[in-house]
This record gives sequence, structure tokens and C-alpha cells, in this order.
Amino acid sequence: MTSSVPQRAIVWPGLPLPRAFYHRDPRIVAPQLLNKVLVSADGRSGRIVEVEAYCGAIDPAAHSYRGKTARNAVMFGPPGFMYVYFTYGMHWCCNAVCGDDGEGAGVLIRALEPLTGLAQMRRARPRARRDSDLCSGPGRLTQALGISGIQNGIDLVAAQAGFTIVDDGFAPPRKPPGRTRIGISRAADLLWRWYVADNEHVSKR
DNA sequence: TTAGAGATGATC
DNA sequence: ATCATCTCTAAG
Repeated sequence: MTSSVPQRAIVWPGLPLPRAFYHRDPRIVAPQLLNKVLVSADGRSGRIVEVEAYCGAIDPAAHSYRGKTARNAVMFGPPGFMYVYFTYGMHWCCNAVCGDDGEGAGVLIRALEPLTGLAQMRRARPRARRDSDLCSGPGRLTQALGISGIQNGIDLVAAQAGFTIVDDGFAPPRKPPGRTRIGISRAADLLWRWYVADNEHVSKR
């Protein structure tokens, strides 16, 4: 049975996820990232409620599929770093690099449930009419948290560059729904998107 | 509430 | 030409 959980829960200081957490197949890491908390040094944070795995050389939809380029270079580095890319001429999207150094794997963070720093998020996203518009999409959450190309390549584990992902004791869902990834044309049948069921802050609706 | 299309520019 | 998207507008 699926039950809604108290989403606007306490944010413990939390421990940054260790590098070993990311040093696994992105299809394992992605669902494990659900209910973890993306934190910025300026006090904005949100619980991760939707993710997608991108699997490098075996995944035609991954930026890294055709090998290393200037844009995707960070994906080919060690796990635990943040890969931020610009798309559709307008939007920044944020990934956690996963797998082995050189593999080109990652997890796209697609939606957050805002936890702290809501006022600053609303200021950063004046178009958002409701709080569920603040971080319910990969381009929305980067705008809400102030993530752009400047953060490409920062270390999420060391957390010295202003962003990290922490475990505040809120467990991931046991069996999160797996669905097709959004906005891709190749490998569009793979169920490599996971989300927290019944959460208002998941994208689409 | 939903469907459709425009915006806008880097990438390879 | 395509793109790991978002927002507005028009219609129901």
C-alpha cells in the first residue's frame, strides 16, 4: 500500500553522502537518492523526489554516450561531483556523477520538495504561483537553488563549493515507481526514472 | 484543467 | 537539426 509521508519534515544537519555512495551503477544510486536532501550553503534545501539514471556508453540517451567532450567532461571524472549542463537555450540541469571514474554515468535530479529557504526560492522564481511550482522540474530546481554553469564540476562530497547532498535519516521508498525518462527520443522505453509516489513536487502531474 | 506552440542558444 | 525544458495562451 502506498501512503503519503510527512514530507515537510525536519532537516537534520545530516551527513554528506560519502563518495562510495555515488561509486555504483546509476540505476542503483538513483532510487537511493530519493528522500535525500540537496543543500546549498546559503540555507536553501529540498528533498529529492524525482531522479533519472544515465548510463554512459550503454545508454544512447546519455550525454556521455558518444564519448568525452568539453561539455560532458565532468561526467567522465570521479563520482560524487556535480555535472551541470545548459539546455534548450535557457535551462540548467543538475546531475550527480556516478559509477567508476571514466564511466560517464550520472543521475539527473528532476524534482525537489522545498524544505528551507523558501522565501529565497520564491524570489529566484517569480513565475512560480504555488510552492509546488518551485522545484518540480530539472530546470526549475536549479533556478530555485541558484545552480548554473558556475557549479559545474564542484565536489558534492567535500561540500566546499556550497552544495552537498545529505542523509537526514529519512529513508528512501522501498519500491519507488520506475517509469520512462522524460524529454528523450532514444532509449525512450527504459524505466530509468524513479519518483516518490503521491508527492506533489514531482514534475509533470 | 489541458493542449499546443514559442522561446532561445549551445552542441557536434 | 536536435535538445535530459518551461511558460504562456487559448479553448473547453
